[in-house]
Amino acid sequence: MTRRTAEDRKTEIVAATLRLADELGPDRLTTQAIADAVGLTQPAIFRHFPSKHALWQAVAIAITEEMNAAWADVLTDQADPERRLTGLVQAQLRHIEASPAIPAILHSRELRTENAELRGSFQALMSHFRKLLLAELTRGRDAGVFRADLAPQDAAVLLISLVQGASIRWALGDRAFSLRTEGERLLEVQMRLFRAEPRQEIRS
Amino acid sequence: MTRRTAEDRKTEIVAATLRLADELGPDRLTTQAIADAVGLTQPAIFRHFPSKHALWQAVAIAITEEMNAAWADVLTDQADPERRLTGLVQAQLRHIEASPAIPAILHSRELRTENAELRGSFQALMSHFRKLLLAELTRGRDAGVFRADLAPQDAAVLLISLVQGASIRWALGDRAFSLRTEGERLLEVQMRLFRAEPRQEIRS
DNA sequence: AGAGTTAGTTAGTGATCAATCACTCATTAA
DNA sequence: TTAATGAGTGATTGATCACTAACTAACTCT
Repeated sequence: MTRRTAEDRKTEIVAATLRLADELGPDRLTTQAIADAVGLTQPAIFRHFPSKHALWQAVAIAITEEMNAAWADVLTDQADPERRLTGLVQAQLRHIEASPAIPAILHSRELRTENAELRGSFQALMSHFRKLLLAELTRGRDAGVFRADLAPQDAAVLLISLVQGASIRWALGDRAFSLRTEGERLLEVQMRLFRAEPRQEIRS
Repeated sequence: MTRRTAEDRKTEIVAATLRLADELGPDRLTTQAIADAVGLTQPAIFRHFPSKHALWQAVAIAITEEMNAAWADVLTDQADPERRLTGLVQAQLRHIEASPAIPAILHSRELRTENAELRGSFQALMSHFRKLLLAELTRGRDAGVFRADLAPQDAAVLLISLVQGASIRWALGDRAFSLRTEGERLLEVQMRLFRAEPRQEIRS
């Protein structure tokens, strides 16, 4: 019998939950399936988490930590606002490709009505991401990199939508293409639209 | 006892399914809940649909017909490519506001792996919508309305993403704002980015 | 009025769900 | 060596799931 520390098991269970949420769907994921995946009996799950809701909350915390770390990496590596912006969006694309259950979790019944804490966690996460984008968009606009008539608030929402739209297409199309590649291509298209036109000399 | 024709009941059941799919989540929607909603016993549902999968398929057909009708209306009412484009997107926003379960259905386990027919229906629907957008974008570009360096294929995906991104924000934010209003505002922002700059006279 | 058709019922199926129970056995600290 | 701690199990709970079989009552057509 393999016996591990509770901490190890918890992270193992959370990882399995996130993976199985994609395969089985967040609302059809059972504690039995999780137990099978980590090689335990079904009641053993409740030794580590008092309820299924609590397990979902742990999943949310894990996702939050991972995303925050990825964003922090981008912001320390890059100084240029446009690079920081694209870096943040690319980080999201990479993250969703690695944990494809995330979009489905956002639409799950579990999050939508049954688990208010879970919804709050993801609301805060999305809100934080939007603020990060907003900061770079504002900096870029003030520096004359982006069009002056483009409100940073709106641009941030358009970029987030780009990620979500690409994710849905990716999922609906049986993930036949690389989300990262396709997303980055679209990102470049959108960024080109954001950029201020090179000022043309008008000699009168 | 009220006895209706099978056809009436079918449409009634489909409507209730679509409404309850939002309230309960597509993957947690039970035939019992549907039966309660239409005032029947649970087995009566199976008098009208041989299985739950078939019921979902009927839902997909209903959505397809409604959307096709809305798109046709826009295309007959409007002639200008830009108006047709915004009209199509606005129709989607209105439709999702009226049937808010649609985005969740796209992410449901039911569609994703258990009901291949259902997925096929929505794939075809999305593909059709993309083609409609593509046609107007191409016309608009050729007429010089949209930027020449904007690929119609990419622009179509950006517009679809806009709808999906706005829908997710709407749902996550407890639908506190009007999806239609907010979506149309963003649409205007995106359309402005699409438009060709008014050609500036460069006198040399 | 009678016969056939059909929308609906009651009663029940096996399967599966999250969660609880008393219990066992491995690890660790005294 | 021993006592305490805690990870894990087997058995079972009541609830709920999609679905079926047998029957009934309301329509429709002659």
